[in-house]
Amino acid sequence: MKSKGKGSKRNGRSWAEQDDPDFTLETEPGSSEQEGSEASVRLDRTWRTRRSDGGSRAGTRRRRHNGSAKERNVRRLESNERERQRMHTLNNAFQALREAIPHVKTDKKLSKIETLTLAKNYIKSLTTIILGMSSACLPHEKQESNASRILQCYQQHLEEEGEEDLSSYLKNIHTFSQGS
DNA sequence: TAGGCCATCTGGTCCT
DNA sequence: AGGACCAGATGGCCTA
Repeated sequence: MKSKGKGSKRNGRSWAEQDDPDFTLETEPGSSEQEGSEASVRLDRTWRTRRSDGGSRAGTRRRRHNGSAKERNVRRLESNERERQRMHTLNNAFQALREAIPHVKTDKKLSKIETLTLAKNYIKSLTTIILGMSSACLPHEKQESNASRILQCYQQHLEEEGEEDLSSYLKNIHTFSQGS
């Protein structure tokens, strides 16, 4: 695994590596806190940005940190690990999506935004194909409502036949396309 | 070298 | 209360 260590190199030391019991919160020199603006604050020697607006993320009240600095460090490290795992799960899902969508093979792997865009276009293409062969299920209606009609039809099938019968549903679509 | 992409850290907020 | 989720910040790697 590549050694990234992005945040861990901030100021030479990571938050978790810092064992400063004195929690500091002060405004950055030269910046003034304004309503609805973002202000840089210093947390444990680290300049960061926090919202000070009155919106849904407002409040800026800090969760009370109980325990010693050492205990906070442990919690932070555990939280970092969970976040890493969460992002790995997300990346695995992206990889599965990359493999699920057909695209021109290149040495360079698809970026996340490319993957999402291609997936969206792929779904649209499949929808168009299905529309062309599902007139029995879908009565003639306005074109733009057909996608949601397909979804309704699919959900109705799930309710009536159950998920285990999905393969036969797909088979039916396949045979239907061959017959038409 | 600038810009794109990414992994990671971090703290605030949401949710159970 | 604590974990999940989210978004900002940061810095490394790669390519044009």
